[in-house]
Amino acid sequence: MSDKKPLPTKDRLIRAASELFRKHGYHGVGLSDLLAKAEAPKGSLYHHFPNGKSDLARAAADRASDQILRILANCFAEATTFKDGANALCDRLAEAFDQSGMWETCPVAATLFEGPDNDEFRAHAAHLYEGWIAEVHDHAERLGMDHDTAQAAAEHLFVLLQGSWMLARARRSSDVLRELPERL
Amino acid sequence: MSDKKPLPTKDRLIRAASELFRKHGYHGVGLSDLLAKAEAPKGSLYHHFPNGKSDLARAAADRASDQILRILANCFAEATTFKDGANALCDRLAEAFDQSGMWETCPVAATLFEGPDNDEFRAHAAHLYEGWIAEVHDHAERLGMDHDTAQAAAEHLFVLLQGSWMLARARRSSDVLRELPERL
DNA sequence: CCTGGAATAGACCAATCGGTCTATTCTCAT
DNA sequence: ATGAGAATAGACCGATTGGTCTATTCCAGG
Repeated sequence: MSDKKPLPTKDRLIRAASELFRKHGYHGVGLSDLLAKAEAPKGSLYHHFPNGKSDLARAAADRASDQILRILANCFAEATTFKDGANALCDRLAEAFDQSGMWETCPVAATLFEGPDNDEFRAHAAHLYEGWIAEVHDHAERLGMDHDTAQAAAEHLFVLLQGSWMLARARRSSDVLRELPERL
Repeated sequence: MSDKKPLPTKDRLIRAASELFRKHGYHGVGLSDLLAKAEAPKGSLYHHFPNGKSDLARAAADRASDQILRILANCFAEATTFKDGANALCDRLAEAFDQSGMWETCPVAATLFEGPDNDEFRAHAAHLYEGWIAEVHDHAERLGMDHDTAQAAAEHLFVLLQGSWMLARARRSSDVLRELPERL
């Protein structure tokens, strides 16, 4: 494997949390699972994340959100049309879906939405989502849309992708994601 | 309250499960919460649902799915156009969203998707979703669409609603759902 | 080399988890 | 009235949960 650089413990924890929460949701993952996957002892967890599971969940969601932002940026960077960018994005996400074993959820939803019924968590989830939409919005404006149209387009794409991912998950097939561009 | 007819224990359990799972997800709800809300002792749970929590979850998801089917039927029954039906549906769901305290998820996703990583569960969730889509599909055909167009329209509406609900939840506002018709 | 804080390591804890089991009560056909 | 099965009731169980605490190891600055 790519274990050349044995990631520092903190990163290993975040990575493991990010993966496990995506698959099983916040409450579906126990500390024992987390520590086993990260190959870290409990002491390290509470050293790096004094508030334990919930702190780690926030960090994991942030990491996952950054990954998404990077994907958004990449797909739209090469695009000359909004439609082009959207198409690339759909393809890229369909790929990710297939690679994930067709069962992971939106990482933010899995870790923050279904987490402890803490208002901070909910607000943070909303904040991350708005970040995604803002990223797409900026590209939309750059590609010629006026402010309002760009906002509508960005939100629309978000909605379509979230919904399609859910149906894809139910069907265990990325077809819905792949055919999404036709519906724009 | 409306405690005129003290619902039989089994129904009380299903109702409580349906509500709690929607709010906290399968793993987020303990048997103690469930039994407290249903005002039922543990013995009754395992009498009516020999396999315990997972059996109850299936029943709860089925109940929730039936409620959705009824809503779909109602909204499209009075409609003379597919667009009319879709509009009514969006309004109706926005209402439900507001009434739920703006935080419940899709009941099937919450109870079956995030449940035990059982393949039966996943398949059943998919089956329920296809039922929703089929219902809309039939109405779409009745309202003049050909088979393929109807299928596409039904799936599209499903995707839009699931995605919009998610964004609405993040923003704690039903606006996205209410404005959805404009985007069709 | 010594030292002090960062990091690791895991034993330990109360609480809660889902589930089992026995005892009791309710209900209704005989 | 009675016997039988359905339903209720909750004590009890081992396993696991998230979290605390102490002991040890690691490593850089003196």
